[in-house]
Amino acid sequence: MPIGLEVDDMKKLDEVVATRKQVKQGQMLFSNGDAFKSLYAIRTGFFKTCISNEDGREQVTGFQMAGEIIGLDGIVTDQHSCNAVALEDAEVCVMPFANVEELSREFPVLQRHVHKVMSREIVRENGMMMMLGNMRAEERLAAFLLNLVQRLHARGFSQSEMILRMTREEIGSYLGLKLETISRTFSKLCDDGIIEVKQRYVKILAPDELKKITNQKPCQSKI
Amino acid sequence: MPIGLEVDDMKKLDEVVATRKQVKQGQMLFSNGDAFKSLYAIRTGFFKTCISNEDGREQVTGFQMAGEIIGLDGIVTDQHSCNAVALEDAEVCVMPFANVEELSREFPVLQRHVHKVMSREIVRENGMMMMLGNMRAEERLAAFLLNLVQRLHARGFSQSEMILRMTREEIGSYLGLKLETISRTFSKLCDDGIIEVKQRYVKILAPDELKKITNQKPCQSKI
DNA sequence: AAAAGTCCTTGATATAAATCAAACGATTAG
DNA sequence: CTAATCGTTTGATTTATATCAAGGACTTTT
Repeated sequence: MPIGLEVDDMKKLDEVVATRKQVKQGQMLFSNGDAFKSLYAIRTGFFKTCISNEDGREQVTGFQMAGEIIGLDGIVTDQHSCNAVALEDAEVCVMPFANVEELSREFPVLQRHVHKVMSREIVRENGMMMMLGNMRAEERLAAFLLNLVQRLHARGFSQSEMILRMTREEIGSYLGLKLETISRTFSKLCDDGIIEVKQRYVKILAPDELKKITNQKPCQSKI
Repeated sequence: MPIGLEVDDMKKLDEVVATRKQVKQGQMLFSNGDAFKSLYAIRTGFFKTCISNEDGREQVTGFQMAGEIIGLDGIVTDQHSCNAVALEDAEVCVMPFANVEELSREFPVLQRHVHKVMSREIVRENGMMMMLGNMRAEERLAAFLLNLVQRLHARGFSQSEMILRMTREEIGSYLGLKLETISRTFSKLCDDGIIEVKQRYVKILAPDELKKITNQKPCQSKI
């Protein structure tokens, strides 16, 4: 994963991710209360993480795809505090945390990598607080779609089209909105000619308009 | 900080936190864009961290008090992505992150501690997402007050009384509400005899009632 | 002590999103 | 093939919170 290592070092690192695990769609990789043993690197598939409180309300805290790490929530108490559910058939690398820590002591580059992964998650959640605390429905959905398509594009997929892996309800939970609001907002963006939607298929027709909605500056193409 | 170390080891650890820094009320310890060099352990005083987006909207992402660590946001990009503002005169231990990483490699107990601090922040922010995404104003304020007084109590202060260090506007920003809503909700909790409020002074009269508010469904009965 | 500036409270009104409700399309089960 | 289920869309209505507005309570400055 991290670069800057010798071949021999790589072998050692490989050991930490030797075991793999299949997770069928709908199955939980781990759930609230489970003992924390390992971090998981997603190889293929798509996950959601969510927490629920005493009275049963659910909050989706993230959607994760290939290359991303889940399970960091378990470190602090040695128990997981959220559920990780596969939204499509998935395969993960199981990385026993004891091994991760041991090798981190040996390889500064791995240590740094682990720290960055955790810091990135903290910064992402800071952004989610801004989203949930300050943005209107349309802004939230626009930012969500742009983020999703950008991550997919970084993995070699289209930068304008995607198949959503989650329901309107799950999007709503993530964005602090109800499913009807998500549906209406999709329809509005469609009517405005900014996106095309057919069920789970979404095509971004006017990325700059979407960015404008999120108050991001459009990609600086100097023309 | 972490326990389980020999005396000699403690000396080494002391070196990492040798430098201290005073921050006057209203001053920034670090701000968005600053190069990330160090983590900061708060010795005395009270901070808020906040982010702002392109169009100037601000989101308070946390309030931190003695014993807590700030600056974790900077690790991922080597630049801070939020501002840390002292809400009262404060003193922090400056912990150069290079030293933290070096000593973490030497002392597994410190390594584990650092990981737990970061994981705790991730879990806290998960909880904030639940708060911002699912809870009503009264629930948010109740949870906020209970969290604050609990942390103060853990530091030897009263478990029922406190002096708020932040304005209604800052509480509102943190909770995704406007200052008027915070004010009204304080008044409502007062009228209900659950708390006593006089400006920044807050006394919790009925902690159980407050707890009840934090986990009651929006529409309880359908009759 | 008066003036000015913050911060806070409260009332009236507006509004974005939630809720309630119905129907429709796609998929799965019988 | 038909029924059932799940996810989605859309309309009508309600509601929680935002917004606008004014005045009050402290605090700091002059």
